[in-house]
Amino acid sequence: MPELPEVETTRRGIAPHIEGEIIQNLVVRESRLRWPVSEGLVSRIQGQCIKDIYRRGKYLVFTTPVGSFIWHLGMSGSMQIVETGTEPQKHDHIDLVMEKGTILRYNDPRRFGCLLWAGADPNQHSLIASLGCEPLEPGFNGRYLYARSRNRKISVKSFIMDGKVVVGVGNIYASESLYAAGIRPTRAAGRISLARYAVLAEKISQILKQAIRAGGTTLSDFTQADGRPGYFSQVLQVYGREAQPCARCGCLIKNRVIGQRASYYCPVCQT
DNA sequence: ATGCGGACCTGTTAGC
DNA sequence: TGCTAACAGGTCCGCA
Repeated sequence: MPELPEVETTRRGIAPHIEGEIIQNLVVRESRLRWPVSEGLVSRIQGQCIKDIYRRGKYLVFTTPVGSFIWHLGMSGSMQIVETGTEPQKHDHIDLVMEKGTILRYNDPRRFGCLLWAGADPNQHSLIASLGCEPLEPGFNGRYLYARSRNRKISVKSFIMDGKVVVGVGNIYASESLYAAGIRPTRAAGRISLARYAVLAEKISQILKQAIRAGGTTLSDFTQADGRPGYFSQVLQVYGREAQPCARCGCLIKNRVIGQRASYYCPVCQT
């Protein structure tokens, strides 16, 4: 479910309720996420103040004076702020209970997410340490993509979805960015010019920013922290639009599987 | 090192 | 209407 805009939307939604507050408890109703939620985590963070919540790729990093923990939403995870006494629903696996009574509630039907202790320096954590460039930070540009892609034979779509290259670009925004840049998703990453990568990098950050402004993309079940859906789904040009006309040329959008993921593109506008 | 397929889960939808 | 198969926003791991 959540790609970078959805994670960032989640962060912005929860931060005002959580930052600067003291953790009273962590209630784990289901610990079997992608990796088991460690039993020691509760005692580690109980009574600690959350100094800051920031995003690295699709990870949310919660900072406390004694160390940090990282939280990933996986494919189907979402977070909501609820008041004490709100009855947990199905798949509401974890509550982060704050002393002032606010609860950060984590729901994740498929349990592909994770909640892990990351110690004093989260950048040292193996899941974070190997991550590539942030697409909304200055180091991300056409030259970077060009340099990283030399001699790579994978498709450009798989390339920009590789978190070791650039973080946060998931299946929806990969299709959308390549459409906006006019690049065929099947094209080999190593055979794309610097000029085209400059356009692609620009489109990626532009589309991600636009999606954040819209509160992310809701396909079926993503919700912002206040329960509202994301509105970027209304703006999608190709994702999920197989056999519908391309907005630019009118010819029909195709869907081909690349790297085991559905990939949408216009056979005329993207070369 | 790179690229590929499989794996982890549940829920929803499409097709017979 | 009911059963079954395919598919879904992520990404790590093991193998060639």
